[in-house]
Amino acid sequence: MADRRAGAAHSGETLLFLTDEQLRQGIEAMFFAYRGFTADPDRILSDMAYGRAHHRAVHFINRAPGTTVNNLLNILGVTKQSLNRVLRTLIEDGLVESRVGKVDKRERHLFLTPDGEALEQKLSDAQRARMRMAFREAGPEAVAGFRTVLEAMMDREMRYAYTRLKDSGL
Amino acid sequence: MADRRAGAAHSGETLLFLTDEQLRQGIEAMFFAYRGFTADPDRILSDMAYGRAHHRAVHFINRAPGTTVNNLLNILGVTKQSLNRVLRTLIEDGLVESRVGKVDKRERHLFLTPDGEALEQKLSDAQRARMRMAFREAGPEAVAGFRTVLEAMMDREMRYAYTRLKDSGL
DNA sequence: CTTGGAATGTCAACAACACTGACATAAGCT
DNA sequence: AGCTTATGTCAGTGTTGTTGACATTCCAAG
Repeated sequence: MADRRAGAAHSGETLLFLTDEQLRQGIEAMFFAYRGFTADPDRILSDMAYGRAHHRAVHFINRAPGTTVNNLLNILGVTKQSLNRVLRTLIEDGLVESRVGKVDKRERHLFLTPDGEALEQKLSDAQRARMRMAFREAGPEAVAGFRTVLEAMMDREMRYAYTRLKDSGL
Repeated sequence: MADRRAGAAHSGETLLFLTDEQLRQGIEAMFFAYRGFTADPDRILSDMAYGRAHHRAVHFINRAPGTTVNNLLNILGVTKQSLNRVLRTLIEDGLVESRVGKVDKRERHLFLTPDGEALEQKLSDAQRARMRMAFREAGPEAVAGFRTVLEAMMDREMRYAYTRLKDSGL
């Protein structure tokens, strides 16, 4: 049973047997790694009144300044009530600015204030430091594979959002 | 700024520049991929009165039958109160059996009942199906890289738990 | 044998983050 | 004018996590 072949794939000269065991290792690796991935920002945020949701909002506003609430909603994949709670506190605390749209006045365009940028930097630095260590330790070929597999694991809409962000950022 | 070199690594003929931009792409890939990773089991669980925490408990009990509560606590990285709430409902619902230890009667050894195994199968099948698709699509070399990077991203204790599970399962 | 500590379980309170449903407002579109 | 879209808000609920306090059981060391 431990050696049941659940699938196989060809690639050049190598044969990969996708046994349940190998898939399970991938699943567990994903679980443990994600904990590490969020650990550093979580530590920083726990000192403030903020959580992971604030981090995500700040990250993507920094990534795409002037983004609308609706756009952010699609990227984050949460309800507007959930996002709004987070945005409200960030705006109240002067980390995010919400400007009424010029062409469409219903829309709110979101920007980080200097304070918001400072927080984003602090959080990103911590998360990037770990990512950098992992990338260095693993090497460039592993990094390429890492990204290939992650992309293949995304839902279609997520992959679209991801590549759109990726290409805009270049 | 977009091309600031935050680090570089050699590997054969390839040069990888760890720019902030590349690291950010890795971060976003991780974020979006994890959503896909948990999406299928979450859908199944939302119909029941269970959540992701139940999935994790059931997964690791299945992975290491007879594990103690304390051991599970270390793997999952939550408080005993949090785990206990989850375990209690699973035991009440007849999915998990808790047996008093023979050598140390303070310890409780956890096992899945047939019903518990059925749920585990259902959840694992969904999650493995996605992992299998991603692995197939990405190819064996990418899979190796994927795992290498994930391992490098774990905290030390998590890496230990991961390799222990990995080696025991072979 | 007594005492200390470890493993476990339980109760209560609370916070973060998600959800649904309902409703309000303003603005754009036909 | 009427429908739709974008946003915000209120109220309620659920899952998952936290702390703190306390009880029980049992091993092990003095």
